[in-house]
Order: sequence, then structure tokens, then C-alpha cells
Amino acid sequence: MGVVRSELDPPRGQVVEGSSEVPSAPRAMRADAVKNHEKILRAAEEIFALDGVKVPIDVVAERAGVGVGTLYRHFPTKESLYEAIVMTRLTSLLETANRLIRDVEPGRALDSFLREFARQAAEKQDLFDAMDQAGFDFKSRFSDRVDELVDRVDVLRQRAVASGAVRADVETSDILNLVMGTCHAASHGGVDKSALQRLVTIVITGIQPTPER
Amino acid sequence: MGVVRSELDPPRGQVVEGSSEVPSAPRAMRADAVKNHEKILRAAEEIFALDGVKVPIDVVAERAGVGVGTLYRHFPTKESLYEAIVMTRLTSLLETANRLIRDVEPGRALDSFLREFARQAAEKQDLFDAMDQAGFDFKSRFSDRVDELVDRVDVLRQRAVASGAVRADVETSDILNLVMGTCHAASHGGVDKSALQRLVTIVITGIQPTPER
DNA sequence: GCCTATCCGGAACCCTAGTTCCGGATATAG
DNA sequence: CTATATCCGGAACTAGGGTTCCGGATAGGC
Repeated sequence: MGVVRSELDPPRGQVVEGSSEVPSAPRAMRADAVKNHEKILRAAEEIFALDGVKVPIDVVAERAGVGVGTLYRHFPTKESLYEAIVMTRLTSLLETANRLIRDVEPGRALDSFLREFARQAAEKQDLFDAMDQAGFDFKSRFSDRVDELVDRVDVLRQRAVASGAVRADVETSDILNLVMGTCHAASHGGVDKSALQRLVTIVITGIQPTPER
Repeated sequence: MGVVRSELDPPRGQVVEGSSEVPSAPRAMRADAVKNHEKILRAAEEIFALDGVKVPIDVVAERAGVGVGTLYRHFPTKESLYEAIVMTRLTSLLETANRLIRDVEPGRALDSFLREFARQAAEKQDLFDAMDQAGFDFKSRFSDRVDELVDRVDVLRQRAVASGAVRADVETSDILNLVMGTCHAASHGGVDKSALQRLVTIVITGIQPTPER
């Protein structure tokens, strides 16, 4: 829940010197282990982005140039590896949201975020899969991080509403569902980058205040 | 391709009397077989609607009150059963489209169709799954029927454009992708009927001509 | 009422994909 | 340089779900 420290940080097995812990200090990882750990992460990031959760674990291992046994020693579960990758994606998105909240005028910030969100989700199949499963209400291993993200989007939305760029009766989940929908189209082929942006534009237009009517 | 005659019509094994075919006329189905065939279809329609393609075949058999062997004699493949169900759904949608084209004013017809489409796809998980796989370009067993449907929607769109209800730069695939996206949200829980209609409304608003800007 | 072409049920089989296990290799402390 | 704690690879095991098979039941023609 709280601290996430997944296997994403440069792996180490060392305990801080002088730790008051039990003196059975776990040794540092062997050099080859560290190298493999990184190879696995790189391979996973590439393949998951391309093929999503569905890709068999052997394929990841092969691409990493490593046996499945090795992969499983580094990540006890396929899901744990998947989770490690998705977490970085979500974190990155979160940073984007925060940056936009901080630096960009409210009217444009939401727009920019949604476009970036769509771009990412369309580009990284795994991200899409994750949010697909997680829904925006659903429980999942990512739900905490997803909640944070939804919270940030809510801030973006509120500001956009306040600045008159978005109608007040639109809910955050509506926006996310709609944009996820565009990604959905993108991740199943048949929608290139420009078409994707066109779809997002339609959504954004749809949530703007309507002058007349 | 052309004639679809799936196992949906009341099954019979009879050859038309006086057929010029080989005289080895295949007998009519036994009464119990006919009954089972129907039970299987009914069960499949219910379960596929609820759980989509993913549902194991044994579950369908059980719900139909029939052994898997029996199910497989009637439908040689899980996919063939699935196909039979989805085809009726697509056909029904096609009829809806045609009726709207015939009876309703262009400005409202597309709107009505999209709402009905969303309702159906959200209600029948299998329909959603099918279109999900088929995409709107992708190949699949349904692609012919899907093509027909897309063609009808294109007519609806063109008319809507002509009547000034929809912008001219919006493509049919854009519309379908967007609406599919809304269904996507709906089929993964967290979106009730009213929320779904709200989403569709946003999409429809998004493809309308913008007075200013 | 009898006989057999049809049909039924579900155990068994296969294939896919995740996970475990262990004999062999190797980094690295001493 | 040597000993050994770690690490590696991939064969083997497991589980879920589609499909096949065949002994037993039965509809329905005679």
C-alpha cells in the first residue's frame, strides 16, 4: 500500500552498514544477478508495451536472454513483473499531471493531460490493459496508484470547470472512461496517432460548455 | 460469406422433398435433439450476454442442462456457438439501423442509433467482445456482417451531416470507436445505464457542428 | 413391442501458460 | 587459487479450458 519500492529501483541486497537489524546481513546481489535483473526489466518494458499482459512469460524471458527460472527468481510472479512495469507508467503519468497542475493554465492543462494520457495508453499496451482491468472503481493491485491518478485528474477537471473550459455536469470518471475508450480503439489496431488525437478532440469538444442550446 | 443460415433457425435435418440430390435423404432430427438444440441456444444467449466469450463451455452446457458432448454435437466448436449468438445480435442491430434510416428524420436517426447501439453492446457482453475483437477493420468471422453494419452507420452519418446535425470532418469509424469506448467502460462495471447515456451524449455533442470557434 | 439409427453424458485427452525444482555453472570472499 | 554461497537454465509439473470418444439410453419406424 504505502511504500511501493518495487524491483524497479536498482536492485541491491545490502543492508545499510551499522543497521541495528539482526546481524545476518544479507549479502549484496552478485554482479550477474544485477545485470539479469535489468535485462528482464528492459525486455518486459518493451514487450508489455507492445503486446500487453497477454504475452507469455517465456517470451519475456527469451527476449531478456534468460531462462524462465531466472526470471522467476527476480519476480516471483508474472503479475509482480507486470506490476513493476505498470507502476512506473502510472507514476510517470502522475508526474505529468502534477506538472500540468503546477505550470499550465487551468483551461489548457486538462486538455494537455488527456492527450498525453491517450498517447501513453495507446503506446503502452500494458498500461491500457492495467487500467482496463482496474477500471476506475475496480479493485486491483494498482488501485492505490490509480486512485491517486484519478484524484489528480479530478483537480484538473475542477480547475477546467472553474475556468469555463469544461461543463460542470461532467464527472471525472466520465472523462476518463471516454478517453480510455479512445485508447481502446487505438490498442486494437486501426487507429493511428492522428486518428487518436482526433478522437480525443471530439471528447474534449463534447465536454466543453455549449454556447447555445 | 453470403448466406448465413447458422444453427439459429429451427434446426432440421430434412432435405426438401423431391430434391434432385442423392436419395440418401438425411433424416429429420429426433425430437429430443431439437429440444436440446434450443435449450443450448437459450442458455448460450443468456450466459454470453452476461459473461461474454470468456465463459467456459461447460458452464453453458450445465446451464442448458446438457452434457458437453451434446453441446459439441450441435455446435462443433465453441466459436461456432458464439458466432450463432452474435450473428443474431448484429442482425438485430442492422434492422434497427435500417428502420431508423427509413422512418426517422436524419438529424435524430444517428443519435437514436448510437444510443441503441451503446445500450445493446453494454447489455450483451458477447456483442461487445465480438466488436472488440473484430474492431472495425480487423478480420474475423463476423466481419461481413460488421461491414454491413458499418455501412449502414455510414449512411446515418452522411445524412446527419447533410442535415447539419454532425460535422463533416468526422469519420464513421471515429463515431463507432467512440461509442464502443463508452461500451467498453460499461462492460467493465462501474457504469450504469444512465452514466452510459451521459457518455453517449458527450460523444454526440462532440461531433456536432460548433457554432463559434 | 422390438430394433436400430440417433442421440446423450461425461470421463479422458490435449494444449497452453504459469510456476517449481534441482543439477550445473560462477562470482567473489578469503 | 579454492571453496561455497548464489545464481542460472530449462525440464517437468500443474491447472484451466477446449475437444474427442465411446458405452449406454431412447425415439420412433415397422
